[in-house]
Amino acid sequence: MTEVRTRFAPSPTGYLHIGGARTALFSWLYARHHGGRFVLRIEDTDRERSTQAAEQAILDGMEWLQLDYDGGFYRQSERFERYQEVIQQLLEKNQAYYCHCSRERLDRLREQAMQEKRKPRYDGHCRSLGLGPADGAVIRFANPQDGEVSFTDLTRGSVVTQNAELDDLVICRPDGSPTYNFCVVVDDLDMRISHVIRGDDHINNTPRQINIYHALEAPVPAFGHVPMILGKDGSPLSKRHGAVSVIEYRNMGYLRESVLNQLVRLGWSHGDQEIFSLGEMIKLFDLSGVNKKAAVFDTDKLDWLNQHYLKTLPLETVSEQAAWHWQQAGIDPAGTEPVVDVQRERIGNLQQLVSQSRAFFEDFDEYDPAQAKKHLRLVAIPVLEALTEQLKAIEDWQQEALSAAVHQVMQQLDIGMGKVGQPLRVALTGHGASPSIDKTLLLMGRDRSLQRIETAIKWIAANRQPQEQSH
RNA sequence: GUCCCCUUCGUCUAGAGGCCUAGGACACCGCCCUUUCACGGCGGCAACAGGGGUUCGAAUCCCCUAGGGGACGCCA
Repeated sequence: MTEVRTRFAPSPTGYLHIGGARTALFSWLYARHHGGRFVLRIEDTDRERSTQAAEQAILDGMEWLQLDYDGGFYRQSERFERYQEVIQQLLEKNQAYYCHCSRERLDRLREQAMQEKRKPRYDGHCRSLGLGPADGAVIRFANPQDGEVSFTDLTRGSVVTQNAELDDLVICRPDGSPTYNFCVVVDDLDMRISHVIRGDDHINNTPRQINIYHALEAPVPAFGHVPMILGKDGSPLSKRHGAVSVIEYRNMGYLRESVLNQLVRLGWSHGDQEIFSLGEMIKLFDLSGVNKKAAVFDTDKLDWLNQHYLKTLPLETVSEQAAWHWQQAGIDPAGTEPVVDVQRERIGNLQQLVSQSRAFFEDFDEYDPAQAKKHLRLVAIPVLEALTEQLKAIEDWQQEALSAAVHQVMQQLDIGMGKVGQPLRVALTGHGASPSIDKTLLLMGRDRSLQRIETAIKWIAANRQPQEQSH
């Protein structure tokens, strides 16, 4: 039994998008499940469209998801010599040939085929002409002209293609650069890939590639084509669906565990189980459980997963991922852990964590208008004054004492929690949502709490007219 | 246009001939809980694309139709 080796082979023409990430995840899981290796290969033979920035973005995405690859990564652009070598071999064996056909002729051919309701194919004009190199000449692979190619796809089962459906594809451009379908074969061969796991948009390329393997007299790897991921409206995922880059999900405040869990459940399942730790995924993942149908990426479920993981992951795991968000907001992550611990129960993502917790770390300029209108009224002044008195008396700033102080004020003024807690909350945080009031006081600290209450009293006095009090 | 593929609640899916009056999850709608916002608990709504077969019996097997997707590049 040979070692399991899978790979992820993105082209650096954009970011690591959701669909690519899911394919990478499946490929990675398959390797890890079998104790094999996972190879990353950057497919940048098209130098016009490949960029350094895109390559970095893909690497960043992989890193964020923690999909680690074994032994660095390959770039096709660094392997051109090797491709040339193999092309020469094919040329010598007459399994490839120079083609001098002009673009114009090719266009005409295609047009004509469409008109005659045939599938456009190259007609093999130069195949037996024995032409040599020339300006503008390409090299084509001499595909078998009859018979059929078949393979057993790990997710779809048997796939059979008539060679008559295929044509002689270009494997080398006039400038000497090799093309995709050819490079993939050479690479997968050289890198000893045992299982090619990729998006099913490649399923039609597979028979062509198998023919190249045959021409090279090389063993054919196993193939597993995984379905695509669609946007909300059922069309292929694109920019207009909002976030398509995996890193954008980090930016929006999702935990990597949530994104990974969401991705693994798209096209794969294990009975009714919804929550999978990375360890469980590795243990349970299997290509035979992969669906054939494209799946819609549903953000609602991702939100739910994120909430779940915020609450259940070890505090330091959440904190560690929150650090980036604190930094973005200009807040030093050091010392935020107690706040994270309390807030993670009630927020949906790390963006909310920061936006709802800023008041614990820095002053705010204004109150949320709706909350202020409702709770920072003249009637609140005596409440806030009573609270000041009670809170000042507290020596040990602990939750129990703080809770007692709030209740004391309620009794003293004979009013309910709503009339005490909410004005206090708005005074402390500037808005209406925060942990229970005693915890909010605790996290806020004595000095900051007393100072905020004082500020609120002054604000009410300055901004509220006496008549508003009558109702 | 040609070839290939896909089709279970709004969404992700379970289902591999009887266990299915089709199960779970998210979303949605009620009620309960509640010191704000959330969480949580309980309950509800909701699907086998359509039509033919095969079979004692079909969501599951076969055929046709419809819809969707992919490929058909000197892109990957």
